[in-house]
Amino acid sequence: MTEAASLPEDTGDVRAVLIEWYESDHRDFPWRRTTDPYAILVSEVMSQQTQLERVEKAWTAFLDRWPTVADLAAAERGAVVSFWSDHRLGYNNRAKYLHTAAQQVLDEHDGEFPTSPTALRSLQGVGPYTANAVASFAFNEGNAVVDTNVKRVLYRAFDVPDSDAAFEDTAAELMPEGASRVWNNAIMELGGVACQKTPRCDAAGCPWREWCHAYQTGDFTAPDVPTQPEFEGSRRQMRGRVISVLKEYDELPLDTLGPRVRVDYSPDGEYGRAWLRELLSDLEADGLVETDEHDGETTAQLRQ
DNA sequence: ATCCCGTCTG
DNA sequence: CAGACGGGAT
Repeated sequence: MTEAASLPEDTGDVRAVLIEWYESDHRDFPWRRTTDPYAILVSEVMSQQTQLERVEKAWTAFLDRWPTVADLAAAERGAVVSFWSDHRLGYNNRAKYLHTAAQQVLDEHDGEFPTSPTALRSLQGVGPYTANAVASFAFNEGNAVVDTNVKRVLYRAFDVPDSDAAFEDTAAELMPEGASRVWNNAIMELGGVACQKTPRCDAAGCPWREWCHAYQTGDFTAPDVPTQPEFEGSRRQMRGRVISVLKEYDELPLDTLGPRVRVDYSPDGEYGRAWLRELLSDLEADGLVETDEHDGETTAQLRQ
């Protein structure tokens, strides 16, 4: 536990000022006004790789369409994936996970959401972060969340070494007992509006300036985040286009689908049937797409 | 052109 | 543990 030693002596003050800072003013996202675990799970899954400002409209529309976990469980998967694509939420697998998770709640938990991080973790698409987020925001029963916001804050403020174990230990040490709801909201809000990649310490009135190692040294280095390969022209972009095209049709022959995915599609060319079949077989393995044979012709559609 | 960033699969 | 996974904002 050498990591905890890097925390200031007056941990009580550190905790109190952050909670005070959060409660006095924070972004008013609609999911911060509910304790419905289903609604919170939807917001967390949407937020996993999508900016919060873009999530807001999609979240409202999603809950309007499937207001309860039972409604979502009863939906067809294709409808959920179509919704995801319509709202440009990316990562279509997450729509599938959410749908599966809803069915798990119905089938394995009698329609009642699990309340502990450990039990939540068994739901599809729910990893350590999301399990603690839902347990915290719905039930105030979570452990300290560790996402990249939290890592950046701890790394800068308390000089915590860039290792997952150190971040987890320090985050746990710092969280006030029985206050996971407000605490996890507050520390992620700090990372989101003050301790961003480009810090806004004074502008955001960061309550930790008097303790902050980075603020005192001027070294605002943050833990490395791996950079992504280019998106334009990527396989991910083509997967997204396949879903986007298929959601508009019941069923489409390969040579009709192909040109709508890429303009340079030609059946026997470099980007032709062989290329498209390979792409579709991955989407099929992911459970997002189905292919069929009719009179020797291959067709594709969203999996229901 | 670069940023955003948690979970699953192999 | 490494690599795959969307697409808008800036």
